Amino acid sequence: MSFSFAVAKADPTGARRGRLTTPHGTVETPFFLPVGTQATVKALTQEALEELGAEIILANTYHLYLRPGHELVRKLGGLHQFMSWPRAILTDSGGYQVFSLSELRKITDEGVRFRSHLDGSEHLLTPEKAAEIQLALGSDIAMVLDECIETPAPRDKAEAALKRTTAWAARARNYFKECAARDGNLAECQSQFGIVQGATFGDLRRESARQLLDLDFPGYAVGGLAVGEPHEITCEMTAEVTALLPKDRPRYLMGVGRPEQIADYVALGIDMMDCVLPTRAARHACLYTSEGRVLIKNARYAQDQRPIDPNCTCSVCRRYTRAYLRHLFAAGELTAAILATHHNVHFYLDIMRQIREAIEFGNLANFSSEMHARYTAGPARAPDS
RNA sequence: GGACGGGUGGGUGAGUGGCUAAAACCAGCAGACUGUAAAUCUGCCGCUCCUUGCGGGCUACGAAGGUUCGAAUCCUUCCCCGUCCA
Repeated sequence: MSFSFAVAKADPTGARRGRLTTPHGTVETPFFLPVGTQATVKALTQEALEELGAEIILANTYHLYLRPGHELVRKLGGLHQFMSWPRAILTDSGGYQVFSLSELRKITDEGVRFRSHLDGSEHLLTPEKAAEIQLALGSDIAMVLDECIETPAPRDKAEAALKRTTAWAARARNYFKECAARDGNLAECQSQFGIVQGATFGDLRRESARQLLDLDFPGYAVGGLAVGEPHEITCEMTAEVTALLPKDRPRYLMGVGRPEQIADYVALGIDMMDCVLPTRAARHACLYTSEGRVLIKNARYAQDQRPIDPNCTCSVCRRYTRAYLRHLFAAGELTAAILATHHNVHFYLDIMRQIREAIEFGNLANFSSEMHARYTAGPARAPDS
């Protein structure tokens, strides 16, 4: 994997415009990863993802380990072949499940003991195991196992999670390097990223970043944010970290964000982001448009003959009306999720295209304030006409 | 003509003397969703008034009477619906 700047520092913010080259194609940065936890972006086929221009997607170590099992995927030729996705894949480590499945797991220094949400069976996920699974999956980018905690969190808890995350990162790095030493091609096939933790404490964030820098990862992520804290805090913590990260390596802010927040993160020097919001909100009838959010189930759209977003060029907006989408949701039809997801993912990927362009023209700040204006705080809502 | 069973809020359907403006589910209305245990979850859902409160008033469990301090619940008559017998 290699990372380079296509256009260096044309934008007065800290935004970077670059290019990430992976074994499965080049990804223009900054970019957004649609989330495909279980080797599928819910409601989208790989054909649709290609049509939408997705250059990379995210899949999940924990979920694919439980089902269908990483050994099976390895046997079937790796995740790319298994799911017939020729472009890049990043796999999350299962660190987020440490957070989201908190009732089903126990953390020790050794690793995380999960009780499977599928059949109740017990599994131990260690930093080494998470790395091993991701090697079996054959993703282009693998994340280290980290301990993601809620925010706000008490300082002692944040310190403990940070300490453990660093220790785990070191073990994952060692494991990866040992494997790479045995298999000369491995380092060409997969890149392992470290994850900065530290909750909402600036000094802990900096400490975490410094510790990870010593481990020399080809890319760095900022984790444990956008899990409850205000957007300003997310930005503050991100800024603390990006200030310390090497400029020649990609920075990944995990799990963000809302449409109007994305440009802010990019302005702070973030190159990559992922979020379930466009896909999940779509399934829940929340559509993102250039004019704000459209809650398409609302009665006001029953006779609305306009497309979801008059300014959108996606195949759904070119063909279907709001009235039809609303009907599909009301009727509980699967097609509702398919069309809505297609549109929302298009919207996010289009935001990224606009952001990349804005960086090149040096006006990302304008783009950002426009987005915030359209998506004002509170229950945002698109105008009626 | 007779014997049973049944008629409950927009729908299905609990409830068989007070804790019932009436369970639950559906429909309807609105909202949430940030490295996905999510095609999920939450709130509202008879009308009305205000000092918006575990507040007041009114109306409501086929209809009309009655028993009772109190009835969707018990009694009487009537009207419908279903099954069976003639």
